[in-house]
Amino acid sequence: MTTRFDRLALLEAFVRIAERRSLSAAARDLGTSQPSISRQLAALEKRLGVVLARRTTHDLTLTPDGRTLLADARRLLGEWEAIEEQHTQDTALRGTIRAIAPVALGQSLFVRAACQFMKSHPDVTVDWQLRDDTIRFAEEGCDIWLKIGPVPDDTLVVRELARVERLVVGTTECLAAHKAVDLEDLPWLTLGPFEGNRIELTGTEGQSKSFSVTPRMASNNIFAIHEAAKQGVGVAILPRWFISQDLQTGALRDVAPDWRAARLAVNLALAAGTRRPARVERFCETLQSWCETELDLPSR
Amino acid sequence: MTTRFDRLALLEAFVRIAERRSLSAAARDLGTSQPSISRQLAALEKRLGVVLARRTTHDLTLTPDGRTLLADARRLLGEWEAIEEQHTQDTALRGTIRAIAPVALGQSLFVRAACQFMKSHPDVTVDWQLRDDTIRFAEEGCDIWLKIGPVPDDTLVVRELARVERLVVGTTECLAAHKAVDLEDLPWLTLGPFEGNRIELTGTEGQSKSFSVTPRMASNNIFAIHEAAKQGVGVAILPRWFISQDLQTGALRDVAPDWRAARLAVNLALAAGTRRPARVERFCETLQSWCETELDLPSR
DNA sequence: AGCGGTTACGAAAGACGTAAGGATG
DNA sequence: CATCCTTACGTCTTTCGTAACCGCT
Repeated sequence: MTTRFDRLALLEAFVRIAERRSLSAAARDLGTSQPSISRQLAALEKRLGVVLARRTTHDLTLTPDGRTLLADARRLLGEWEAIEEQHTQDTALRGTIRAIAPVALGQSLFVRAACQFMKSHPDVTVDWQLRDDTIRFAEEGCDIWLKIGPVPDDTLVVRELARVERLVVGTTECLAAHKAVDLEDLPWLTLGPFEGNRIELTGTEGQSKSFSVTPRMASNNIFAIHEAAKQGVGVAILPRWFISQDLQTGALRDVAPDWRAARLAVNLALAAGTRRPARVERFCETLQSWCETELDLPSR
Repeated sequence: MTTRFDRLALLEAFVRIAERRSLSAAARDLGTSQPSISRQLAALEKRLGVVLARRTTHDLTLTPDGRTLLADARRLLGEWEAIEEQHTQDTALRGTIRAIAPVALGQSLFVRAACQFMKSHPDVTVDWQLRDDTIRFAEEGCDIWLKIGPVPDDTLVVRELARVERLVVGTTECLAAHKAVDLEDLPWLTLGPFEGNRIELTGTEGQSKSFSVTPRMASNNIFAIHEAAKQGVGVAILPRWFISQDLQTGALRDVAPDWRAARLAVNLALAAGTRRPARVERFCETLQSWCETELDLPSR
């Protein structure tokens, strides 16, 4: 039997191959020759008795076996790394953190938390992908997934970072122009993913009200809605962190101080594993404490 | 740099060394030479930059670093094994399951479940240790810990297997000899770990009663108490599974049909990990389903 | 024709076992 | 002094890179 390969090295090679969808690219990444990578993949396949990747000359795709192994391999390698880190004196964090965050939160708010983290840890690289779709975590190869609302994947560990307050805002001019008694008679600007065309509000005493509107503008982009609100074309439900500046300057005002939209949970999802690399754990902690101070949440 | 060792092999060697407290013994176990093991341990220590074991000529003890690594190493190796198993066609289980169970349950009842499992899986070896003390799971190197009552270790995953019914039993003669109106006036035989000298009972309608007794016999051994009860020297609280035979033959009778002692939970504890070797998972399943059928629990 | 993966081959590196050295109870 | 761990040394296995080969776009 011809296999004294380091089994973890085999997994590392495999993960790289899967990520690059290429043996030669993986070889370049890992600083070795392409035949070497080819042999390692062959050895892993032989060891498991399974074909992991189907390779043609110009394409390499994982088999179903390969896809399931990929998630396991990433987790196992992460745990090994955590073990190695724990016992090494060197406390400086290093390596890459791969995070996926919602566009709106990720480009303005959370990116600051990420930068704060990076300042403390110069050897850490952050891969900061902003996407709003529902990801298949296991296939992404990311460490952290920030998501607004529930996380539809029960293989993940979820930590709630915050529940953001959302309020109805508009310009003074807009309100003056529409001397509406009821909220529902105002022109509405709606954010697709969260409201649709139905507005649901909760009063300060817990009573609730809900009504349908025909929005003046509907969008899936919070910045567009925000801009429209500031232009005075209507009122919108926006998170407090997003418009707190505008409330202070008076550019926007709280249209219905007695009513609030449901708080939106901001969740942090991680692959379930016993132990993670320190950089990942610490990054999560940074996000959490940063949320506590910067999002200054009232108790839910 | 002189280290192209298989990192998992290094961990395997380390675990064996820790278990045998000896390099030479570990070498024998692993079918290699003792210098080889010595080198592997040295390589692991060098890699982690930590001394894992303090060795004198006639003794080898783990350092604190070594002890923490031991638990991690076992878990990681188990997960690797699970990965390897999952992708191999061969579905036959093999390897060793190390279980620790309470003496009373383990020597009579659960050992039958273990045997049933072994019959289905001829290549599995079971290390069946019966102990009643509270173990330090991480240091034992066992896969499964069966425990009566709560598991005082929050690093473990706990699954409740059963909640056993306990009733007050004695011989007809014993009852006739003591024409006591109240239970507390009977001669009591108490099982140290569970009762002390205070008897707590719950009635069929949920009412509770509790009283102190001066036991005729106190013991930490259920067989001794059982024997004493059958000899008619007193009444005792015993689990139904333990005395159901005696109830049928009439050797013992239910002294207080309207009163029951609190049910005792039988728990199964496992090291927290994402994935375990199939033999362990399947063994747990066997124990669980076996409890359901053989302990025929009424709903709690 | 060029890029990518596999196989062949020579070379080098590293791990293994045997044997010697050293320490401890 | 016997046992156990470490270090030294020679052998041998195994992997590595280069190069040739093959297949697809």
